[in-house]
Amino acid sequence: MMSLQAESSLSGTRWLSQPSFSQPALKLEKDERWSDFPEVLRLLRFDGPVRHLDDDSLFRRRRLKAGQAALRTGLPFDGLYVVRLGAMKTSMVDADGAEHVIAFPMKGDLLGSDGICQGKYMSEVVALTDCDLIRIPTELLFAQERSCNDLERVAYWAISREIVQEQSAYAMTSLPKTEVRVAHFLWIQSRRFAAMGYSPSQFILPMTRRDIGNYLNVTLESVSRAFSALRRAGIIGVERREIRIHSHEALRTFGT
Amino acid sequence: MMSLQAESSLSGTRWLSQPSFSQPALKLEKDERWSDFPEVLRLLRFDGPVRHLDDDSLFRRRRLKAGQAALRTGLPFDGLYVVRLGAMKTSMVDADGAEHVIAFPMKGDLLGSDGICQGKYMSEVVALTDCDLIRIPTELLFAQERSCNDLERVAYWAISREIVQEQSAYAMTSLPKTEVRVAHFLWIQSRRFAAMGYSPSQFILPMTRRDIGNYLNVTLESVSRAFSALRRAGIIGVERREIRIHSHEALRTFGT
DNA sequence: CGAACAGTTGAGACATGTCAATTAAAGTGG
DNA sequence: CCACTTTAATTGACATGTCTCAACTGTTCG
Repeated sequence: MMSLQAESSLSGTRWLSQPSFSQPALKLEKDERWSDFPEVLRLLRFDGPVRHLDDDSLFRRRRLKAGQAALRTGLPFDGLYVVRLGAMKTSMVDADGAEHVIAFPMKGDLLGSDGICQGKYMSEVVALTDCDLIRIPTELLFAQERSCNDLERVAYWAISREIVQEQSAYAMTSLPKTEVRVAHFLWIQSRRFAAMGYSPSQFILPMTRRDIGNYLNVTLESVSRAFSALRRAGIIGVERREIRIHSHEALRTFGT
Repeated sequence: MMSLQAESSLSGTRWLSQPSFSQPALKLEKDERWSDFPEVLRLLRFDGPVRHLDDDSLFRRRRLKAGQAALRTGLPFDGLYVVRLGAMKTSMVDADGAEHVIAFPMKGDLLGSDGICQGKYMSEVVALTDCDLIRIPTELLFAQERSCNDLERVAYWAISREIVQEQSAYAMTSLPKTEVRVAHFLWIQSRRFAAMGYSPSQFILPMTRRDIGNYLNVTLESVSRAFSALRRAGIIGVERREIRIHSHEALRTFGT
């Protein structure tokens, strides 16, 4: 099967052979834009105090097409990334070559925090839609100079949030039956869309049934059946990847 | 050496009530001691460079008896902790009051990194055996002064390692059948004991079947049956919580 | 000594995985 | 532009792994 990451099948160039960060094209010249510190804070939804905003450092953006890899296992750590736009999939590949989906990062999420401890990234991160990332380079993270102390605190904060999210997801995967897990998954997705400023009642899932099943540790058929069951129950509307939440309350309390 | 709490089952004293590392009680008075920076690095197995060791800051230790809580959900964040001795259980409690086991921290592991982002700890951490922790206080973590820049880098490193471990555990919980999951769990435990300097072939599990089942997302009966199946297969020896690994290779490759 | 807990084992019910067929959508190539 | 292929998704039938409920044992602790 084809692997780990679906590539945009139409592009002649392979994501594998092509460093995703370097764009071949012409007009992409203008796409190399920059983000400032306040934008990063806004994206992360950082709610703490910031001491001095006289910091005018800029962060380079990085654009990805759907199917391209943002980070790959083993690549040298070159900083953290904040998702500015788009949806992604984080996964690990075990010794048998089987993929295990860990998370679906979206706007405002942090990437790459697993790369600090060994100096290389430990997971695969692939774009499910076209994406826009903001790079926080290593040099700034570990800067000796006091120039951007705030950045360090924000980094701690963001990495800690990653841990909490992962723990919650891990806990969620526990006991309940498939339908409950899928209902909870949709509930979480809805809240995430809301937090990003989109509609919590109507959205398009960026990932396949297979990815969802892998993430929730059930088969894709079970996911499909769970969707159908929730639709028959009148709780949601499903048409391929388009989801409508008819009753947030029923979705939230499903199975309790 | 004698593992963490390992002692032969015939001894009259119980590992649970007796601090494995050793000694009975007289000198407990003197146990309010301190750890220095090098000891923290050694415990964490930090392999990176450290710039200046002129840092003579000391870290307070905290002793726990089996069953005591080290951290509790909602308590204000007051620093990170490094496990110096003993075994613990990290879990989250969901809205229904159900417990979800997230990890089993042991010597050299980091606690509390989920508390940074909201200023309060987000999980329950309880001692399974008598434990000894080293506290890295908030003040030092976020120190403005340059006094211990190294500490910040080590903290990043350790938190990142937490993320990797959690991701790996999460990925592990995927697809395989109960017996494969349990075999993998024992394999991981064995490697952890080895990394701590104890025997990888003979150790005593600090947690109950219920905790293991909760962690692996199966029932305690399934865990028990899997242990029995692995014993019948000649791969391990089981007697209550005492485990002997007869074939590391068979354990590692089980189910592939 | 008795109560509570940890662990093992068995039997039956049921949820999920597996295999297979079908449809719709999208990409591929002449 | 239209066949052709591939992929995503749905649904059904069947096999099977796991949960549930239950009995029983050994250990710990009051």
